Amino acid sequence: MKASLLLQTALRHFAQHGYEGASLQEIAQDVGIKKPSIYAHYRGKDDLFLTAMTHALATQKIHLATYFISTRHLSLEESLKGFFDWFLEESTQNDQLKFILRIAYFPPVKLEREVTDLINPFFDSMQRHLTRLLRERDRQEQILYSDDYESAALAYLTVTEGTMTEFVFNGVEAYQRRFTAVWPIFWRGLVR
Amino acid sequence: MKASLLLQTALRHFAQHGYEGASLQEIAQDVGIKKPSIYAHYRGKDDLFLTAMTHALATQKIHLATYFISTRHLSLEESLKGFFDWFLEESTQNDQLKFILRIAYFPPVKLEREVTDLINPFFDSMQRHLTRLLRERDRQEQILYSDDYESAALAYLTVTEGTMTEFVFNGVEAYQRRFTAVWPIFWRGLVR
DNA sequence: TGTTAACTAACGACCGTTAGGAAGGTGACG
DNA sequence: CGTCACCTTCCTAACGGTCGTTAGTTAACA
Repeated sequence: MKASLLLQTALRHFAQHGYEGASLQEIAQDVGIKKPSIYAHYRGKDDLFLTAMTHALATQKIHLATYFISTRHLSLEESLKGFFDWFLEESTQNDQLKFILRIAYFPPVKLEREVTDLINPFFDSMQRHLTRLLRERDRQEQILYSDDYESAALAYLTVTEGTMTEFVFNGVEAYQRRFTAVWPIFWRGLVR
Repeated sequence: MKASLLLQTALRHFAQHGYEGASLQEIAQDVGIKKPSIYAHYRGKDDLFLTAMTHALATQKIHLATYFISTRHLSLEESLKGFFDWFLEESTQNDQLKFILRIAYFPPVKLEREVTDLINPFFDSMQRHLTRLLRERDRQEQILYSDDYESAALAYLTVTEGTMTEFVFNGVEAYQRRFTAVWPIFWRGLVR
């Protein structure tokens, strides 16, 4: 039980201060134990970090997949656009996303290989899922301008990344400003 | 002379390891001096960091402005699209951009205020310049679908950010894949 | 002569980590 | 049922190492 609280606290610290900036001292203090007690649960800082990462990736993967499954009955536009609103409501898991974004862009140098080996499959899988979703939906709706679904998926990912990042780091208002600016243009470029 | 080499080396280290992860020891060694010699040029780590940041922002601001001035004679599409190619060629200054992106998203906690006070005006100014450029060009060309130039600028920024980030962190191929995917869709959504 | 930029030596603080032990719970066995 | 061994989880104390920083000195140069 303490182990998962420890993991969740560590993730928050890693997200906020980065690998090098996070201190086991402060993490332990936040959990309410002493620093050496961490070693009863994890082999060390690296182990704590990589475990937090594995856990965050697995959780987020399920979390994202769940949304697109739950909106099977909606139109493609409603599903794609609704993802932004849904994401906003689910912002409890901000720490995990911030953590993932941070280590994806700026992995700790000494764990670079381990990080990219875990991160790349995550993003690849997201892109594949999205491509498949676009293809299947377009077969029914015949709504998209081009049948290059892979490019459409990549473009959608670029837009979501850009706006989500804005949300995670600059707050709701900046996010909504950016989303209402970019979505109409993007969608207009996407459909017939 | 050593002072500017020091600055440039420090920037590279900050970009790669972050504020907390960068070590004065290693920076000095990279320059070819001993650690305490840094204090002959800067008051300390904070001063080194903030000076590097101020310098990088000023340089990049001029650098970006120069492009859009130099393409006054081109069409709006050529100017906006050409920016991506131009940026790719100018990739010498990658360190500066990587540094700026890193500290914009993940500022060192203890210098958070100083960083945002310098970063926000930078991005605001970019957006204002872009909005003005779009308005002036559209007055001549009458090409854009909407006259909401601020939204268009914000959308363009989202797309550039998304693809540039991809370039800085995942290399040229990932960048070009993403750009060729997103640009046609974006431009189609933008024009009449 | 004063200034600049380098050096060596050393400071206290914090880092991640290890050793060793105390408290509490769990399960096996007589 | 009692008890003994074991494991888990926490603790205190301390380790070697690195961190940013300061003091004090020296050589070069204006």
